Amino acid sequence: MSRRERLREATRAEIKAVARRQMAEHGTAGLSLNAIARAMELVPSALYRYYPDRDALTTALILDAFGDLAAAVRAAEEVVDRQAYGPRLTAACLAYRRWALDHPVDFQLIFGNPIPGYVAPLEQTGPAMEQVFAVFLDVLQAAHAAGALRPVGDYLPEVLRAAREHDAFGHYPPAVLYSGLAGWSTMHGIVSLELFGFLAHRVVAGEAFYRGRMGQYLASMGLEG
Amino acid sequence: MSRRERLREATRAEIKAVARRQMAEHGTAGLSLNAIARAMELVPSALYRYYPDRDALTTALILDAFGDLAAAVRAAEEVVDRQAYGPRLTAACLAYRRWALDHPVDFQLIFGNPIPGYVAPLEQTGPAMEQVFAVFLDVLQAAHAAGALRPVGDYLPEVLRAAREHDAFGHYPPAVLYSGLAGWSTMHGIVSLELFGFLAHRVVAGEAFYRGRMGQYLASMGLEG
DNA sequence: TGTACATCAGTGAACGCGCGTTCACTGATGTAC
DNA sequence: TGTACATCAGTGAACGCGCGTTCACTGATGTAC
Repeated sequence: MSRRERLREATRAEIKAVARRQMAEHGTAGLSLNAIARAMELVPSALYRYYPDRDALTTALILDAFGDLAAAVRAAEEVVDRQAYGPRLTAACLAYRRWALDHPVDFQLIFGNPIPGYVAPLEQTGPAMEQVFAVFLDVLQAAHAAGALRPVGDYLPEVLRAAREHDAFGHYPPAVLYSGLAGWSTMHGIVSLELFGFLAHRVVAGEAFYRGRMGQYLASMGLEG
Repeated sequence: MSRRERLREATRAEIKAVARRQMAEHGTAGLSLNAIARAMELVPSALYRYYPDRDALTTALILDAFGDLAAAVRAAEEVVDRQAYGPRLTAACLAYRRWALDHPVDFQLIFGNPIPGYVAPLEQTGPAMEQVFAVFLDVLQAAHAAGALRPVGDYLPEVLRAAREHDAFGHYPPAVLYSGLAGWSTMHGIVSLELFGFLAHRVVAGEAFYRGRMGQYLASMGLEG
């Protein structure tokens, strides 16, 4: 990578960093090229050297956030004993919540519908999201293969689209996919309510509540945290 | 109510209706007084007769949405045999999802963080939200009083803020409040993911998945749907 | 090592747009006598 | 029932603002010979 290319990359990274800082202050919808340029002491048009338009920058931020979240969850799960499926899942779930609380704006950017005119390019954001979900599915798959996963009802294939070829997770058994969706939606519900302040008035110890719910989730699959 | 007052109310209602239509088309952040005026063939400043500013209109829409949701959930639950706690909860849960799918924009307005500069006046939106939650808590409370609710761990008081006097739900037993939060977050997680399209690629029958999850939730409390 | 040229980061001015909000006003509707 | 006055819905013009994006440009950095 040439010197020029390195500088270019550095500027691209700085633009994203400033954008994130700006969203943290003014909300995800407050992302503005003009404001970013101002903060970087640049003229607005200079940014067009780095991103063709505002939506491209938004997409870059989304991909970064998914990647960051996936890495955080993966890293937390990887240090746990491979055979301890329950603890591996627990570690992943806790990391998911931790990341959301530490990066509320990125979480909202990813899972909300924030930017006015922006429509996410699914062919890019889809795979980015799947790499997060894949961490959980991988652990569940390992547990399933080891016979450690309590079987769920056999109505599942009718509910799930897993068997279809064009689905990224088509090769996972229905029980794994179902358990994954159940877990993900449980996490997502709690974390969303927590982030948007709907839980704050009711729950003193958010983490204890979250741990308790995750424990129930694991127990429902016959696993222990 | 005088003729003038009636007309005034009708116009206020029309403004809100147009606003909702506009949000449905351009997203919650696309709410614009100018655009509303245009659609009503009015001059923008005319709207200031009815709402002091844009935020007031937003708040009115939020209060309406909460009220509408609460009414829908309450209505679904009320027609069920009073002693059938499980079916009452099931009816309420299904109505919650139904309403969300039928009113995606209102759901996002309420549970997302959509409008750029807008900060919700909690002293108004708080009680509005609580009237939704109260439906579920009332059913759980009835089940609890009848001894039909399987007791949960006694670590709960440490986790919940229920006992505090200034909490709207302080008079509910911790077990009821905990079960309510567990159920609400479970519903919210699934419905959110569904609405934002994250489930669409994996789940064929959203309702079947939802029913399955709600069934597990009820079973965890010792209830049957 | 030195020169000629190409690349490309950043400038500066300008554009059209839609926004929320203000203000003084007109004219229709309602009220008091 | 008729007149004088008050209320108030809606008008019309204007404001300042920040936005995304374009375009022709300058001048520094890098490349080829």
